[in-house]
Amino acid sequence: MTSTKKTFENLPDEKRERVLAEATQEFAEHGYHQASINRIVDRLGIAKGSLFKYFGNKQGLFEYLFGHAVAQFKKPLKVIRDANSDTDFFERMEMSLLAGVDFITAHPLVYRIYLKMLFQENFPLRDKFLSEIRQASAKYLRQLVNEAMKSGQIRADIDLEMAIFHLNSVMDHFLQACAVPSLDGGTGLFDADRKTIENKAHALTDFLRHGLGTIS
Amino acid sequence: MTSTKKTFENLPDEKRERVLAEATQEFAEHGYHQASINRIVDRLGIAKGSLFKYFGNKQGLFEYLFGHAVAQFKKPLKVIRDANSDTDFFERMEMSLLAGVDFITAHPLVYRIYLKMLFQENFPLRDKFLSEIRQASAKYLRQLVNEAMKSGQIRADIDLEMAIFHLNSVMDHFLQACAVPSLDGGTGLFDADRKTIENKAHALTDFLRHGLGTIS
DNA sequence: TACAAAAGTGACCACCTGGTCATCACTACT
DNA sequence: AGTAGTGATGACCAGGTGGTCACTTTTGTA
Repeated sequence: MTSTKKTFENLPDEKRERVLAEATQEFAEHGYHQASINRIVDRLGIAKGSLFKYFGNKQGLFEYLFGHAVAQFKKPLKVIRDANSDTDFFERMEMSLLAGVDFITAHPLVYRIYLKMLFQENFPLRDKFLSEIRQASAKYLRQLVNEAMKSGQIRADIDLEMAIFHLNSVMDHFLQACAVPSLDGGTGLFDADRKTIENKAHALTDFLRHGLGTIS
Repeated sequence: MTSTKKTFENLPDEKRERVLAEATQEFAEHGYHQASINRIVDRLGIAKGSLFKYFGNKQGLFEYLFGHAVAQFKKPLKVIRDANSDTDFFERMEMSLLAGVDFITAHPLVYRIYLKMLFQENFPLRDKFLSEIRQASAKYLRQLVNEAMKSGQIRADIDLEMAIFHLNSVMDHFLQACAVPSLDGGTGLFDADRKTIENKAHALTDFLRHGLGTIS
């Protein structure tokens, strides 16, 4: 048998989780190419051959690992979108922002990998994963903005795509500032407690509201 | 002599430029660690030893190369800031945005290196260069915002740091969308002609104005 | 032309990488 | 006890890396 994932699936839960955790750590620290299979197996205390039997090759390991994480990311989006469909648009934006913060707080390593992937064109599977992620979040935002325009909570004269882009920019940077110290730019967002983050998120959506809101 | 930059400085202009151009290309394509000295010298048609005599080591080459680029980036900021100090704040923001677009159009490879550096913590000299860049742009934005608050073009009740952060977010993402296809998100900014970009930039500052402007 | 200084060279080095595979250890079921 | 199947192992491989240095070639000058 050359390289089925069957073997890995049969492993005891505890070991499976340890393998994934250690590999995630390595990719988060070093990105894809600089990540070292040797270091991973050394830290795990298993033989190199085992890892290759589990996943076939380095890319297989990464695909398995990050694919699971993306699936986990997509779940909470739907929940927020489907629930609270009657609440204020800008409040929903604020909720989405905080949901994002919750995700990167729960999965900081996965988020670090995602950030590294953003601008590294030769990151394997980059196009597949990035388009999957951005398609999900764009679809999510588009529906919210559409509803808000129909219900008159947002100016009707604006360019829809630019509005989505604008919202995306602000949300992305907010999350990045929470996770990367050098990008927090004096806002005190990095590693802040929940209360502080909630305040800043509110300030930000206030900027958004009076820029996009009907009553201006 | 082990490793003075003297040798490189003495080279004829044409050769010096070719070396820097080829090295910039390599770093832009592959990032720092994946960039290969062997490929650079192969493309240049010179011996590996020469490059090490010029710059000492890989890091020396990168430092020389990117340091020059950063210096070039900082110049136009001052010009815009000092001139037009009487024109409307949001128009100046629009001008700054377009100046950014001009820079990444003139130096697309340098911008690609910068983007790769953003989230790659183990990029050599990352902290030095990033803090230098962000300090310059924050100082620039802070002065503009300060003046605009004093002259009453911006609401006085807003959090200064969050406002700067907000402006930074929007401008950063705008530039990224111009340069990276996967980040343009349906706006059609990537590789667009000047006219299109000017229109989108205007739409964006319009969002900013009615969010931050006095007359809201 | 002679000679010294500067610039250019590329074989060579130690090191690390992803990946392979023959072999071993353990279990389960006849 | 015999045997088939599963998982674990780590020495080994080819290839690429940044970096070195003894050597040759070119250049400027007296």
